[in-house]
Amino acid sequence: MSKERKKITPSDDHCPVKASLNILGGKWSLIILYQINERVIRYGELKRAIPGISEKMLIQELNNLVKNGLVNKKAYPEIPPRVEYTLTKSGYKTLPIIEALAVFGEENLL
Amino acid sequence: MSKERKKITPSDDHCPVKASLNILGGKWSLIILYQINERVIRYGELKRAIPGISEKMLIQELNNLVKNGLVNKKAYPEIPPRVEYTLTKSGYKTLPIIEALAVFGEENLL
DNA sequence: CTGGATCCGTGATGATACTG
DNA sequence: CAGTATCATCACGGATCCAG
Repeated sequence: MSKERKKITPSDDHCPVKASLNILGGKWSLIILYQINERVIRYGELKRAIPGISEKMLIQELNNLVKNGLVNKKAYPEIPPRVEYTLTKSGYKTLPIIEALAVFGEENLL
Repeated sequence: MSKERKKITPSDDHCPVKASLNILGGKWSLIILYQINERVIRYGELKRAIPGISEKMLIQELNNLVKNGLVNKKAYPEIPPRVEYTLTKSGYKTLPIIEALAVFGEENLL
């Protein structure tokens, strides 16, 4: 437990860019947010939607995102289990970042 | 040499977000671009402007950015040496990404 | 189906000394 | 001043097994 993601340099304090990067800077965070986007999506779907990600990373990043209030997790006490993920209000605020990344990628890399 | 940054998953192909992340996803790339911004800045200034970065990472990331056409490097054959870095036209296109990150950080993390 | 836990390799990052 | 080289480290991320 408490496998926090933050360690980074001693002074990420006053720089909002760094602060954001601390949460969104991983290899998968933004991709996951990008895939969830405006929909209600289940764990299995998400996994299929992101080729190449391992279950561990998917769960780990999802937990981080939930912990940071960007993603909402709703588990139904059923058999078999069903868990749905959606973006929170804060999570939606990351979409401009992702869109900017997408625009940049299309203009310069494809 | 040829210390490419790309490896990532086998299919970063069609996803512009991933493609961008391949170049900008490092720990320092966006911070560096953020600091260069609209100015003409020298190596030493840049180093001072980014507390916590090691010389190795600064040079390495700068080289990557130059290689990817986001940063322009101009070296003057003087003693002592003087090297100036500026954003290229493509580099400027990353500023919206950074601004989005800054906005998000200010709204949600500070 | 969801997802927690552990083991482990590798790349990414850091500190420092050195060179032109 | 700018950049390189080397070495040590550690977190990231992947595989696999286990559990509700």
